[in-house]
Formats: sequence, C-alpha cells, structure tokens
Amino acid sequence: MSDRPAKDKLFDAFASVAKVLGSGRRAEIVDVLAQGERPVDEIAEEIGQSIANTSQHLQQLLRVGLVRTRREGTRIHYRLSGTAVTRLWAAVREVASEHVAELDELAEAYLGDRAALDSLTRTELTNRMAAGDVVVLDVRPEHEFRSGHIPGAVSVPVRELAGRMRDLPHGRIIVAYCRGQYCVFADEAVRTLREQGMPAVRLEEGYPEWAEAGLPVEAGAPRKSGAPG
Amino acid sequence: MSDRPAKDKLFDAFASVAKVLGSGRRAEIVDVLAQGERPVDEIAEEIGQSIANTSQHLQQLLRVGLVRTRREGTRIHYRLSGTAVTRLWAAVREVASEHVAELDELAEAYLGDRAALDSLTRTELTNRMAAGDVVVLDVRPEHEFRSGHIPGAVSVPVRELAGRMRDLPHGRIIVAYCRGQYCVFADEAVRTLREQGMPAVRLEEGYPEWAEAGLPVEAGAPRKSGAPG
DNA sequence: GTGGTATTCAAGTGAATACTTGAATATCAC
DNA sequence: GTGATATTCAAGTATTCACTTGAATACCAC
Repeated sequence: MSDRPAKDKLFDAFASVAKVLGSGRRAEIVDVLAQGERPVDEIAEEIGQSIANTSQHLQQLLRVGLVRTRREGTRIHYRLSGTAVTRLWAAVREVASEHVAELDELAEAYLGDRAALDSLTRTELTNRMAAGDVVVLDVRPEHEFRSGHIPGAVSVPVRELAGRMRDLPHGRIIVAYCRGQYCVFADEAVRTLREQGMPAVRLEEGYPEWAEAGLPVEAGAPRKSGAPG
Repeated sequence: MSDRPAKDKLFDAFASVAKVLGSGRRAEIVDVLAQGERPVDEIAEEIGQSIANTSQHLQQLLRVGLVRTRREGTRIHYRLSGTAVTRLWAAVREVASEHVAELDELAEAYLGDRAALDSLTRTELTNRMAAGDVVVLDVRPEHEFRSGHIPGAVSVPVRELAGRMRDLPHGRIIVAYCRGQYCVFADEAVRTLREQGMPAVRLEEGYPEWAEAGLPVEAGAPRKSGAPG
C-alpha cells in the first residue's frame, strides 16, 4: 500500500534542506547572506573560517539549492536563492528561541545584557517615522546598506560610529538597526551613543525581517554627510 | 570586537534545531506528529523503523525541544511542542519544493501522477462549504480524525473506504483531505471514488495547514453512520 | 510480590562529516 | 603568452551519526 523506499527518499530530500542548515557555520553563512550577496573571501572572514572550508560549506548550500552564484571577473558572489530561504532561517531561529533550553544563556553570552537597552518594533518605528521624530541609523557595513536599507536611513557602520558622531542630526531620537535580533551591531551603537548622552534605542529586528515583511526598502550608496569638496 | 566563540556557540544552538530535522526518519516523525500525538510503537510503525531506533530519534527531538511527552500508564505519547514547529516543518517543505532539484521526481515516484486529479485550495473549500454543495471526507486513520478535523467532515480512513462507499451521501462532490500535500491518502481515496463513478477531488493541503491557518477545527469521535446497535 | 508490555539505555559497526593542507582551475592585467 | 588572485578540488584524520542487538527500567494487572 505505502511505498516505503519512495517515501523514505522523498523525506530524505526534505531533510536534506534541514541538514544543510544543521551546521553552525552554514547557519552563519545564511545569516550573512540574508543581508545581501557576498564573495567567498568576505564570507570566510565573516564566519571566521578558512577560505577552503568556507567554499566547501558554500558548495553544500549550493547543492541543495539554498544559494545561487554570480560570477564577476575572478570573484564569485553568493546570494540566497529566494525569500523562502529567509523565511526558513527565521523559522529555525523562532523554534530555537522558543524551545531550545540553553538559547537564552548563549544569546546573552554573545550579546551581553540587553535589559538596559530599549527597543522598538517594526510597527512602532513606522509610526514614529511617519511622525518624523526619529533618525533611523543603519550600523551595518556599508556594502550591506548599499544592497538594501530602510528608506531615509543614514549609514554609519558601527566601527566608524565613534569617529562620526558629529555627522548625526541632534534633537531627535536615534533608532539603530542592523542584521537582526541576534546581531550585536545595533546594541554596540546604542551603548556608544548613550555614553555620549545621545538618546538612542534599537530596532528589535533587523533589515531582513523588515524587507521580508513587505515594508518599503531603498538601495544605493549613502549620501555624503559633511563635505569638503 | 566580535566574540567569536560565543557567536559560534549561539549559531550552533540555532543549527541544532535544523540538524535534528536533518534526517529523513525524524522528518517523517515530525510529519506524523503534525497530525496529533502518538505513542512510540505507533510512530515506529508509521516510519518503518525498529522501536529502539525510533525511540532514539524521539530522544533527539526531545533534547532539542521540538517534541514533548505525556505518560499514560505504560505508554508514552509524543507530540510537537508548539505551532512554531509546524511552521518550521512547513518552511522546510516549501524550500525543498522550490529549490531542491530532484524533489518533483521523488514526489511523483511516491505519489504517482497527479495530473488527472483535481484539487481545491483551502479558500475554495471554505467557499463551497458555505454554499453547502460538498461533502468533506477525512481519510486519515480515525485517531487522527479524533484529535482534530475540519468541522462537519466525515471520517472514513482510506483503508476502509472501498467497503464503506455506501455510507457516503450521494449527489454532492466529495472533497477528500489527509495529512498534507505529500500524503497519498487523499489521492488514493479520490481514485477509488472515481472508479465507482462518484465525483471526487482532493484538498490541496492537509489538516495541519488548515489548523495552522486559523480556520475552525473540531475534535472528537465520528458519528456512527448506518447502525445496527 | 510475579509476569507482561512499553520504552529507554548501552555497546558495537560502517558510513558520513568538518576541518586541514596542498594542489588544480579559472579569470584578469599585462 | 606570464604572473597574480579568487575559488574549487582532493586526500587525510578525528569525530559524529544511524541503525542493530540485547539488556535494563517503569508501569500495569493480578
């Protein structure tokens, strides 16, 4: 009645998708690519692995179809193959945060104590953006900003923030956002800004969730601020 | 700046969720449990594995928190730990069906050719239910029907269908549903009914998707049809 | 208590996995 | 064509994994 070998193969195929996400390093890769496409060497740098090893992880993601490639001269850029992958990755994090016992400790060990940091949800931010009383600050690396960001956001990568504080408009609350809930950039930015007495909060989630929710996005280089020449 | 070991551990924790779904047998278990709770021996039977092996797979699902247990005398019933798990499993299937190259062949090898079988979407079915011109037929095993089904559905497990054809009301189109898109029960039912000249189609998706979509559900034993006693 | 059943645990085996190292390809600049 | 760079491939090793078998545990009926 039921065709056991065929059923097993079908479910092995489903499982192959989960399996390829079942490595912390590949999960980090997907998390990085959720911000936009990247060449191999940069991905390797992001996940702290050798290029050869990173390449092999990317091959596995490619074989299952989670990523695609684009050649540009001698470099090969990887990107997620579609929004279904973004949703899958979000579903994994959601289940982990609800059901994996140690996740809270691990998150706190990486992110530090967030109790003192206020955060805004997406809808709160859209409301305040409409009211015009906030500055939206994208603290991801600039190329991630270029490949897509919240409309009207200012790009100041967290590594440059300390030196570029003067570029930021005063008098309005600054809402910093980054790659997502489990990314430290916005936290660091908020702490840095507060130390200088500037009012700052973080967006609870990050750019991929914003885009996935169908909210407006914008792409391209940041406007130069300040300006000798 | 970034705490590599802590970040790796955090992403290993995310990945542990995906990893545990990264086995065809455990994926089958999750698919079975999406219909409702089941004791170990029945799960083993469903996935065609030994009880010892099934138990170990269940321990792994338990360790990561995807399932919970309930003891009833000497038997232990497993169930999914929440709707986030159902959504995760749906996301896995969605990505697989969009991006895994061989999935179509594998699905066809297991399900047979579906070209000849019409199917209805959830919304089409709710419309026709409101119009009152369909009979909804649940062809899953009866205990799955009891733990939750589409309101007003008649329960006739596919294995009993051939012998109980007379119990079904005539004159209206029969819409059969089962565990989901990749379940053969409804297909078999539709074929059986059509061979007898009865108008039948299948619901595209299955009971878990119906419930997850927030549509009304009903639980409890089926009404006896026909009746000596 | 004894006997029976459902489930889990423990040990063993063959296959698959992650990462390393060093060599092979492919494109570009010239 | 040559040299330089980005990426992939191949081989090797230590670890992890899926499944089997047989024993241990936990509950129930009596």
